[in-house]
Amino acid sequence: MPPLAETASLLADRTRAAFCQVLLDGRAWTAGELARHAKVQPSTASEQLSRLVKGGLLTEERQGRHRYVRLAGPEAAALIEAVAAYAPDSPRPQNLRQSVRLNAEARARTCYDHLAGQLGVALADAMITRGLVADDSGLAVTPAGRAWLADALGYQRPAGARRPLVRSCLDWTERRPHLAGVLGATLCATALERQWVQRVGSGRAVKVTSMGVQAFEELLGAKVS
Amino acid sequence: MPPLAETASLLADRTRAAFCQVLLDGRAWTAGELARHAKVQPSTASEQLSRLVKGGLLTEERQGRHRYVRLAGPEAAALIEAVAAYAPDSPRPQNLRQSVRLNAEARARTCYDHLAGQLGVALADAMITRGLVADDSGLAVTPAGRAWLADALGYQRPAGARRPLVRSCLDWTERRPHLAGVLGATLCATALERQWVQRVGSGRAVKVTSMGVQAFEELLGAKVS
DNA sequence: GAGATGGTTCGGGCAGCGCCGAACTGTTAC
DNA sequence: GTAACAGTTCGGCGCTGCCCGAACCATCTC
Repeated sequence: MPPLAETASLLADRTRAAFCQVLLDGRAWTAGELARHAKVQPSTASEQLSRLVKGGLLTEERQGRHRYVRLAGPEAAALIEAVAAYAPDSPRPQNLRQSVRLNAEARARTCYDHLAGQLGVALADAMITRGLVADDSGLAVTPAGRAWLADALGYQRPAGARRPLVRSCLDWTERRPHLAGVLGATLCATALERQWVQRVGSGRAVKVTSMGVQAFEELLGAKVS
Repeated sequence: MPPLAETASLLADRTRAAFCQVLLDGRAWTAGELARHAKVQPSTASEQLSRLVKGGLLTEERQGRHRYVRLAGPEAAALIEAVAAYAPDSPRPQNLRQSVRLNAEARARTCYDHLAGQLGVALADAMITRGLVADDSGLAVTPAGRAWLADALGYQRPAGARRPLVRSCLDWTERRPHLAGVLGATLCATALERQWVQRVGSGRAVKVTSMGVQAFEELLGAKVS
């Protein structure tokens, strides 16, 4: 089997795809949690997780009787996003609970290690109009943006860093790009740490706190509900 | 089946993957050519092609008794590249003929609609050192690069153009990025048109002509063998 | 120690998918 | 017209691979 088909096979199954998509929240999940989420028996989850780990998409970490599993890295997340984003038509919500959850996620959520949804897109727009990021045939961090990253978020780039400072990530609810890469990740981490946003429920949804509304307004001139 | 698994399924088969990978040369192939290439019966090829077309990865065009098929667009090419590039270890050539072909492709080949291989990476490097493209947390065309694109290649951007001017595409032989996007495509088209490179064999391999060596040297200061 | 919980391994059943060959339709060449 | 050629449709076969339940192992609690 050629490598292309090999890699694609990893994502070409209902159960494994469900695992990968929740793991896009960037956190580590236990095998049992994932099994319940995907509605399969623990034995099935165990096998499929092993395949994903062996395929290099996931990494695992054993702690006592728990098996924690997370995405292998930003490349893995980017791959999953790329395949998922290719879907020509977005599916409609099936029932009320799902619809509520989707609404919350549409407003604000994490996408691997950065912010997405209306919030993510609004922040991206704000950074572009403020001149911190240039949207000039591909995204790039401006010198002003680099200063902001250091001053406002306290980030300093390590010497041999490979990961791009900013990367565009297509938002599957807004159908517009939001910010990934180092900038997106640092912003998201800072926002969680300083309680600008809080996780709600067990999914990827987050909500903006009143502190967050103020901070985003002051730091970026972004008006978020 | 969720959209992620749906899309991945399209590439998760030996035959369909083979189709997509040769179609990365950007040309239109007939169903029969693809069947012979993938070593399957015409009937099999016909069915699998229909799946790829229905899935939106390919578009078809009927001409008389021929069915021409090509990649649906740059997004489709980018998706296939992304999945293929994730392969952790590159496979070794199996036999002599394959090895020769791989060597030719490693030197210079097309990758969908732009140039790849050692040639593609060398050109990318040259454009960066000449200041035509900035490699600054993501690639971007500089003002000088924009002028070069107009003067040297005669390209003028249409009003409502959506495709990014330049995009980074990971080279699977060199393991380094080369240039895709409008810039990569225009450069490749010009190179073929002005006979700087010529296609060799029926695959994706190309070879640089003596005219090409001179042109790349003069226009970009790039030394290509 | 016993019991509960999280996870894994194994055997088996079932469905889906990919492949082929044969028959057929439509187009081009003579 | 006939013959050759490109492609499609359909029935059928075989294999893969996904899932489950049962037994088992390891860890933590009491």
